[in-house]
Amino acid sequence: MSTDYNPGSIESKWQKRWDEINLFKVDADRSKPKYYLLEMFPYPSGRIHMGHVRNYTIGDVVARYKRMKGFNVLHPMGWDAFGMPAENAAIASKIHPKKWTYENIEYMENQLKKLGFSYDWSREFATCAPEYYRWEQLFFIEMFEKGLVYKDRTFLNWCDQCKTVLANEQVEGGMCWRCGSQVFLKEHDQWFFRITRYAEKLLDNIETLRQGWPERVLSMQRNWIGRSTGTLIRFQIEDTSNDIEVFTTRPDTLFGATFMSLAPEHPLSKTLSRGTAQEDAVQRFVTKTLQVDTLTRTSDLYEKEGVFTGKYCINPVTGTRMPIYIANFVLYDYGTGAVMAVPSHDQRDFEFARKYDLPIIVVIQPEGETLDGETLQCAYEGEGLLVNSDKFNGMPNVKAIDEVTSYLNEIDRGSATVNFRLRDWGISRQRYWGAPIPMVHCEKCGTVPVKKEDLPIVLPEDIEISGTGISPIAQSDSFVNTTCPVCGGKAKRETDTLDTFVESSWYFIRYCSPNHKDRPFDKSEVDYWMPVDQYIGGIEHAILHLLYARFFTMVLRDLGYIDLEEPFANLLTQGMVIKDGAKMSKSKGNVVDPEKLIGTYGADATRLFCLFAAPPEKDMDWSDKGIEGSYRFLGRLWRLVSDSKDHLLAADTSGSEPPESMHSLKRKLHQTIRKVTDDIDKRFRFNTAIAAMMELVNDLYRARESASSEDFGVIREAVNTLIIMLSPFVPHIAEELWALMGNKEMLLNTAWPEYDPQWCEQIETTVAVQINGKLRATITVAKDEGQAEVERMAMSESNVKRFLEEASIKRIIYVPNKIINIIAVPL
RNA sequence: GCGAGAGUGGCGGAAUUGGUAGACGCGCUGGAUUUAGGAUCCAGUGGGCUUUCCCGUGGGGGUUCGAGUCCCUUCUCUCGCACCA
Repeated sequence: MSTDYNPGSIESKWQKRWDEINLFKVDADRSKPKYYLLEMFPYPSGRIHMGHVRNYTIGDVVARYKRMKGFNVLHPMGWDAFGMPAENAAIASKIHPKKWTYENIEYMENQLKKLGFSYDWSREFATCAPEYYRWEQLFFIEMFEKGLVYKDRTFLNWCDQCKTVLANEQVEGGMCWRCGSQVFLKEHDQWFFRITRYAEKLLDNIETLRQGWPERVLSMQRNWIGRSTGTLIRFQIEDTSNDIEVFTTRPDTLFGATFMSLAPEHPLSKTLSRGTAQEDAVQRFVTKTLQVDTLTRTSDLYEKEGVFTGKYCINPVTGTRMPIYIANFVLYDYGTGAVMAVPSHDQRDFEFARKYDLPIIVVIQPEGETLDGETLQCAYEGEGLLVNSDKFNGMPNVKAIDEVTSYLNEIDRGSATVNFRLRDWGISRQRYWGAPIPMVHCEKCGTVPVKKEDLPIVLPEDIEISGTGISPIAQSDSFVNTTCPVCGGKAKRETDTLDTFVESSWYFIRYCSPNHKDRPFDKSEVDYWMPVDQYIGGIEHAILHLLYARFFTMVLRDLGYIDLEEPFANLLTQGMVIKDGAKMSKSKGNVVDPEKLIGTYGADATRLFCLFAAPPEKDMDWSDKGIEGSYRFLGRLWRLVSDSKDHLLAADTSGSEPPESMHSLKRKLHQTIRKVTDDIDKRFRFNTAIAAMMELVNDLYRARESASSEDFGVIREAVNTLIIMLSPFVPHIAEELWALMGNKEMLLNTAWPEYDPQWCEQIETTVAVQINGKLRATITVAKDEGQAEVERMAMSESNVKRFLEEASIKRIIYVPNKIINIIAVPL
């Protein structure tokens, strides 16, 4: 037998064996507790990167551990297969997106298999398959029927690089989440999911997730949903019967509202100035503003500007005429896209008023001061008593918020309301490689859904992808031209495709019954497996995917498909893999290729280092030296077993009392079992679990040095237990050594070891002896030794004596098994 | 500005309930083995001062017999949001 550790041959051997016996296949089994472990599935970009390796290794440890703990573990893998890179590849190298995608899937699947992950591959699917997206089209139609899908012409984020619109969540710091280029607002016909109908529920349920989700993610979602309570106020446009509606959280300042600001995208911006002297100026201003990209428009340095529309509206409580302005800082997206301007008590309005010489009326006086609109240096945004506010004068402004609102209610000019920052999810994309939206445009019947029995609407494959920005499907006559499902007349299909975040919003439920033919899910399977007990993925999806998936789960419940509201009971967001202080990227040239690592060090060493270098939620510094350390440890482990194989196999483990000389090793073993079990199960701290097992290996080397043949019983027991505990981390070498030790069962089918609490107890402990809180000696005493004896021993330490010679003892604090602190003052 | 998190050796990190700071690994040093190198095994490794001691967890203050851990204050960094009316 070769004594060298050779990961290459070991790893392929066991991967093949696991595959042959379908070790990872799982079926619902109601006699066993279930555990659904899921990692965020990858986009088939071509090759696995270190982020995947880290993510999936963390998941695999937990999946394997839970299985050994007796759980029926669902651990699936698949492909988030629609998306732009496939289309870009098609443009660049004339490969059909479908071919490109499936070739990547094949390659990456192979790479994942080389890492030894315990996936039930029989459940694998790609979301670009009609067998998958047909159900999504069905959901779309059913959502349409329930009013959860609608079409609207509105201003939306447009990425000029990707030639498509983006949902709000998909704009990061004014840039496209995918390509990082500038985003503009552009008017478009779009399909929307009415996620705002679930805003309240999405927010409320966050409370129920607090046990299992990181606070960071929850607060990001809370923030994104952005609930705020306020008042809707209607201002009549002078000499018309039309109103402008605004949302405000400060109705208490209404008497100080002296003008009105509209977003450039506001529908009234176009119409209000018609026929006035301001018409041209308004047109120019709006056109100019709309050409500015989102990043610039939201930057601090962007100058606040506006233009008068030539029209006025009426303050409902004062009756004064308020000039209506278009202002570039008013967000079209928030509230009603119109703001009542109170320059005395809002800094932006103040600056705007000074710039355009608009009246400033103070309506809140802080205690002990008298502010004057004429001389005001900046807006006063704090609390105080109302002035210039008619019957509300003298009222604390906090109280006036409610009082003014109910007054508005009385005069039918406004009401209390709840406003959300969250907008409806724009889901149409002007791209090819996505699921077709199952709608048909008929001149007679309008826009109508296709018949459910006609699903799936299959994405046409005979197309040419030019990259001109016009959807390739629109060029496929055979696809576009159809008959109306209502009247049977000539009609045209919708040519936008669905946002690819729709696919990832329900794939985790499909995994429960991935091959079900008649319906999207087999409900009994879903009832058994869902929710996902542990979800693992990157923090970058804190809002995007995780919010969409929560929304979709609620919708599917309301459509009657499933019974639960929240899909992911526990969430772990793993940190990034960093090298040389920066995220790995081609441009920085600091990319580590997992495949090369596997070739050099093996999958086990690669997995081990990913787990050992940092706790999972933290960013992890990649170190070329570090993985060598992990590889070295595996070599050390290998030699521990192979060098002593004969002694180990000859040893008797038949449960008799271990020899005195092995007691400390046996204690170490049980302490290690306890530590590793807690670290995996309660803390998700794999780095410390590994450190504990390294300590055990170090102890085993020492124990082996002087071991007699009787001693090898305990060593054998320890080695066997160690191999079991290591197997979720480094499954291949563990399996090989397990077999070497004469074991027949697969490790995954072997029970996780239990620790014996009695063997975890130290019989002797080291007690620190402090004098006035400073360490002066350590003494070894029997566990739970009484205070009197510990004091006696402490006092007899020469260093302790020395310090107490010139002092008198005031007090002694004794914490059993830990510390004795002698408080003494000088004589 | 708001929200969240983090600051510990040369480096990655540990310290789970307020009780010996620095586990484990990397790196470094020494020894054994070796013709040599590599690999391996063993030992040492926070700083200072010729050493029974002093200092040390970003800084300052506090609570306590005792603080990396709790409280106040301050600085720095990372991430997220950011004209939200």
